Amino acid sequence: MTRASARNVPEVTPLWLKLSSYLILKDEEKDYLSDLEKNIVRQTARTDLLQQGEKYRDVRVMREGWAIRHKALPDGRRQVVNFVLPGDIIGMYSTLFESADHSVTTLTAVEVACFPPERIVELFQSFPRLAAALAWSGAREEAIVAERLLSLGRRTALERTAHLIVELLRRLSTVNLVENGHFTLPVTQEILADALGLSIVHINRTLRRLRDSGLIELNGQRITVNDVRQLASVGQFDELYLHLIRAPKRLERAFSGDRRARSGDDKVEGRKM
Amino acid sequence: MTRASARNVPEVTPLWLKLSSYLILKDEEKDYLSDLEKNIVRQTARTDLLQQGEKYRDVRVMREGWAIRHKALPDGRRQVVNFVLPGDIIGMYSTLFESADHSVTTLTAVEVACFPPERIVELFQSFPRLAAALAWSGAREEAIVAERLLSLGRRTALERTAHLIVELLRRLSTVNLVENGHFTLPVTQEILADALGLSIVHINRTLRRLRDSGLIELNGQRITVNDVRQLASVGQFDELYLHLIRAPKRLERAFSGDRRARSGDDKVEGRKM
DNA sequence: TATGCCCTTTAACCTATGTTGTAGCCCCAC
DNA sequence: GTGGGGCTACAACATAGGTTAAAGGGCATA
Repeated sequence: MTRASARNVPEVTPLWLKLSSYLILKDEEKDYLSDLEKNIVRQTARTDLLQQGEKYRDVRVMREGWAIRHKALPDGRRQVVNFVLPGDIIGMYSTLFESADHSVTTLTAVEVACFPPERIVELFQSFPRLAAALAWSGAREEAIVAERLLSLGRRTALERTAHLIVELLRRLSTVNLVENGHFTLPVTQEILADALGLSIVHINRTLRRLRDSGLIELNGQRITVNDVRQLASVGQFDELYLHLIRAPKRLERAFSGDRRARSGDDKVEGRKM
Repeated sequence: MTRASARNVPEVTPLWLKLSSYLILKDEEKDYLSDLEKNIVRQTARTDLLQQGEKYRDVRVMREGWAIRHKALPDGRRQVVNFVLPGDIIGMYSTLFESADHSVTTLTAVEVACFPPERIVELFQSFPRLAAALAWSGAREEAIVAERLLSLGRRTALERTAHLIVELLRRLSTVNLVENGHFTLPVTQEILADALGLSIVHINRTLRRLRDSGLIELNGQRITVNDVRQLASVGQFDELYLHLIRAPKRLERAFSGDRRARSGDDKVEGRKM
């Protein structure tokens, strides 16, 4: 609760880091972000941060720990939509949407910052660069969900599983949570099954195949990827969708007014299939 | 090309309508939107508006017609991520992302407006309310993709198909493209299959079951839904995720400075599972 | 009127994945 | 330590959905 520091030395948080890959943050922007995160709350594992169907509450920023975003059918079948990692925002659109169409549940103990949804509006009004960076990071999240859709629709169980492992590896390594090819996966096989649209038994079979082929090792929650390249090739993994190549400078330039002609006569393209 | 009208009488476009459900647009915002859409281009059916892997080009606004957003694996397997309908934006994040992780292909002849990506940055700087409305409509699109993920992961072929038909019915009726329960579906069974993660043969079987049970009728591209309630119940359709209940007034209020206390002492919640 | 292409339809067969059931392990509570 | 709950593991069997193949309809072009 007292961890947020005074304005003169803003703390570097995961959100801060994430937005930095889109923008070179100005001092007042850093101050604003650190102010947003000043109300810090801890929650234990297996707690709902948001429940499908309820009215939206505060906006939350994940600072530490893992959670899942998931949706359920009335009869209990469940789909994990995405993993929520440090720096991710929960319920950013609370101001506008009536009620939540998904739940968010912690997998580990977590530390989140809470603030009222009105502050997002404030942010759009007063910090357009931050607003753009947030909107962009939201778009990146959508890209991840779309890629998972491709997995569920068109990849086999083995491919899907390999793909997810590589995805998590890549996402976690951008926040320095991977060391020597191994990382902590605080996830039961049931959750993996729900993320990949498989049964728990089949996820078990599939992990076994991956272990037998020597591509990965599993010890409790520790997963070791022995051969990323080959695992990526099994999963037909193409990291384009993670949009890891970011261009803070390009956005900087755009924001500093170096704008091209606003003429309406852009070239016309579009080619036949 | 000459259809965009002069500033004094801005044309009501689908984008305009869509944003109006989030905001009560001011005159200068209407003018700006109409200026954005002044460069209008037509394309025939089966043309790519964007190709996976290529550098992003212009931002486009769909004004008329249908398209699909889809992703493909190297071996040709393909997944349709979403249907692009009038008012939707294509490539909104061109400024930041290096290259496209999906393709967009027209299904019918379309009319789109094109503008350079820099204008999105301009919009964030000068029209924060429009920026917020756009960001929110992007979030709604993500919600649709997440719901489709639930379908592919956890619904049976019959449920998925019923669900998609009801979804399209609801989305199209908000833009007055449904009449008496029937609408035009400019889509081959192959595309349906790619949207639902099924084989073309199985989509055919499934449509047959829906027709045999009397829930729908198909004549060419005309689909008639005879019993929406029952179809919705087959598909376990809950329209929460479409976020059709919008609250322009709530957003208006937030933007006009009627903001609550910014104190940091929001209630702490979170309940055990 | 004929030709061909694209799309739909159906049948027969196949396989990836789901289901059910049982067992063992580990860890925590008592 | 003992019991129980949650998780992993794996075998045996069931089935939804995939694959292959072939025929037929509609529509444009010649």
